[in-house]
Amino acid sequence: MSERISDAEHMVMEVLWQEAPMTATEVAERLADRQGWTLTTVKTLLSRLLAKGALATETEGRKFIYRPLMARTDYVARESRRLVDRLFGGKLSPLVAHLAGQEALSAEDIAEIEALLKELKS
Amino acid sequence: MSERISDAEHMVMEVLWQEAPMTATEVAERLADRQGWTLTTVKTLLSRLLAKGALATETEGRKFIYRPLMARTDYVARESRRLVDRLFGGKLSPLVAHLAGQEALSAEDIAEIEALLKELKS
DNA sequence: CTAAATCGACTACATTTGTAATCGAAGAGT
DNA sequence: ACTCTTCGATTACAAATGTAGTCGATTTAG
Repeated sequence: MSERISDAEHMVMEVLWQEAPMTATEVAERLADRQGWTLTTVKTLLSRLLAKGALATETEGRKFIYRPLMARTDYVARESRRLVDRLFGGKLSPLVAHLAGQEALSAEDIAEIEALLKELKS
Repeated sequence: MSERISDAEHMVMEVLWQEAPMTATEVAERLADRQGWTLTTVKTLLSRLLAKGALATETEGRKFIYRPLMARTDYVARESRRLVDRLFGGKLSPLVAHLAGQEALSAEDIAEIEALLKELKS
């Protein structure tokens, strides 16, 4: 179920989260420029993701078409939680404080987040 | 300079960020319960961190005492940025939105973050 | 002074990851 | 029917990682 997904595998998932289902060749095309990977490399990653249960396939004629089984939301949730747990003792506010201290937050970011929070409270 | 620090190595860094300098044995003691690692394992991790330039040593008598060279703040900044870049297109507000959607934000969190942001604007 | 404990250095080894080549079966073109 | 292309499957292989053992020098306890 929840095998760890590596960075390279994640790139493949992103493609399929954006559009699915897709054949291996199509995924590879989407990644060729961004990552400079060959078709075989992408196929390896797809197989590993399949083995990890993050993808499912259907057979369309002679080919496989791949679709995500793991939702992006779940992946994002897991990774975010992992980071927040590892680095901020599980609390989110230190993360925000940290990014603020690093000047990683623009005035616009601040406004957006405030709007979000306001909505949450209602 | 900025070699990647693995999860296990990170645990070692945390110990030294909390208190430094320290001998290998002392670090191992701090980790023995939490991680169940043997002394040799911890020594290996210390060596790798040394090779990566994340630690420095001084010789005290016959022993080494280790101290962090990389600041925790820098590590945290790098890891946070990495996550936000990988998963949220570099923007923080989607992270907050995400955690909100996951109900990962308590009322307390929200209040804290709002207070933080208010301060930032002044 | 000799035996035991301790240290850092070196070596070990399975697993995961990044990155691919090759192979055999099937399909497509001619 | 025969060759070229295309698939998925299998194999490759170095680097990083997790997890430790062994060795030679030294220090310390007795």
